[in-house]
Amino acid sequence: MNAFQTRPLVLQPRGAIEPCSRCDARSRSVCNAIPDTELRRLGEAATTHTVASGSTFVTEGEPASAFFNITGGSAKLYKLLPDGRRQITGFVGVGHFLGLAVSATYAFSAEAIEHVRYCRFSRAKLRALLDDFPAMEKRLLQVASNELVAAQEQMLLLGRKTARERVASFLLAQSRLGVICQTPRVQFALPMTRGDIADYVGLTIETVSRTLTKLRSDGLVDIPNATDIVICNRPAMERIAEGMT
Amino acid sequence: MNAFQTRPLVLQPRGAIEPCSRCDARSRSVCNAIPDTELRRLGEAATTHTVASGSTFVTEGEPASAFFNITGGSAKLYKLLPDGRRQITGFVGVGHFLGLAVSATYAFSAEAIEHVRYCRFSRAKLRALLDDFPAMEKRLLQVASNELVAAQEQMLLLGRKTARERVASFLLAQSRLGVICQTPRVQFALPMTRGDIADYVGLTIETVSRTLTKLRSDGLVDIPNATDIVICNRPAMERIAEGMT
DNA sequence: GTACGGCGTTGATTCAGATCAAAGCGGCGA
DNA sequence: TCGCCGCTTTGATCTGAATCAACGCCGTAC
Repeated sequence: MNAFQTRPLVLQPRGAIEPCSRCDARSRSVCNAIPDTELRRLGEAATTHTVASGSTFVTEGEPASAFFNITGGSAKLYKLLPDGRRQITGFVGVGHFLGLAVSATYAFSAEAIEHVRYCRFSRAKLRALLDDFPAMEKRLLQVASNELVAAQEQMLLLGRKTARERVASFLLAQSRLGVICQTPRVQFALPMTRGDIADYVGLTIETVSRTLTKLRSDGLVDIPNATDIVICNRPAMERIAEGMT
Repeated sequence: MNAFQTRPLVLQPRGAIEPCSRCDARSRSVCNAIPDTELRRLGEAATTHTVASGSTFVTEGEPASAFFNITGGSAKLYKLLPDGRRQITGFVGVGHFLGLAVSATYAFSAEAIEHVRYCRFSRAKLRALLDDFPAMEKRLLQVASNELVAAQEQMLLLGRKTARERVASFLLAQSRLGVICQTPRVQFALPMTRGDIADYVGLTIETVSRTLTKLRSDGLVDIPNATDIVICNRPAMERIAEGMT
């Protein structure tokens, strides 16, 4: 399940040669709470890293020594039971902030799906940054609040929805990813495998596959290939996702 | 399912006659971020209310105009599907802070289990308070982070645990409630009904009941009456909760 | 005191989704 | 080009929890 774990490649402190001013993830992340004139401070607090697809860069239970800001690629966050059962608690993309644990250890693991770039902030440096820029703390609180709302929605899905409702909800959520205040996408690619989807929505690979096939044969979606999804009948999909069937 | 909804009884602005200095919930809530000398500010920002058992005091989808701090009793937070399926996302007690929604509407409903007292902060007043006391914002971020960790744990339960594991996990979590940095309780009362437990752990009433009966006949817990629980074999319960069976 | 209604328990049966099994389908390295 | 391996799909069967059903236990209202 977990592939090998590679030591992430450390590039360099961001402050050195490539300041945050050129970061294309900044506008989408909590870093946009730091004014342009102070970007040097921000850059000096972080180091940039890259991890290959399949590599784990945060491990549940290990000392929570740092925070991470995804600047490229996508990753899955998950928890494991001792016998290997896995629950993916979220997929994260560019601009996502990870590792806000109050406890001494991480509560989840993170594994790169697509080649990931991220900025790493040590606890101490992030604390200093937050003390100097309360606006960033405000943004973090907003982000955490939004994640809490998403987590509650996911609990509803995991606790009370049928397989069909779960898959429909998942596809609709994916179609809305990344598009802010804009119409959701009709067609999009799923970066994760069927196994990842299954572990996210609390089903098995086979049930996810069968359910997708059924949604397609019902004319609600099209699946031109294993990774691409086309939402053919969004209103019907939305009704299914909400259990109105 | 939802009993009648009563308009909560408004008592008075806290600043008026009963300042926060006498609040026994303060030490357990985010309010402890406000220094004693500034308690008047805190009191003036809030109004106190009470709601009877069974009454709903926050409704999913309604404008999120305020935040709530529970000062007495306990409540359940839940989301509904249109056909009435319900997922309880959490039980909250004294000191718990509710309503941190960034969006314009509440993402959940809240209903009193036991007679509830709470302080209500309007968005504007809370914002002013947070601007003046960044320490409170820090505390809120801590609280939100902890809830996020708890939510991820609950996703693991809902997505991947068996009925037996879910009920064992739930009982252990209840046994640890309210005791901070201390040994968990061996015996305790469950304030919620079997139906509430079922909607929290994603099972039916019957399965919760049967599972409790089985745990008792296995000598792991005792259930002297419908509301009381005694943990007889905690190590075994912990193994079950983690799926080590 | 008794009738009623909500809550909890237990039993019988059903069913949605898991498990077991096998075969297609690419992509990639030799 | 071929062969292998991981991912996906599809089919057959099984099973854990849901559903359907009935009854016991209280607390409360009359």
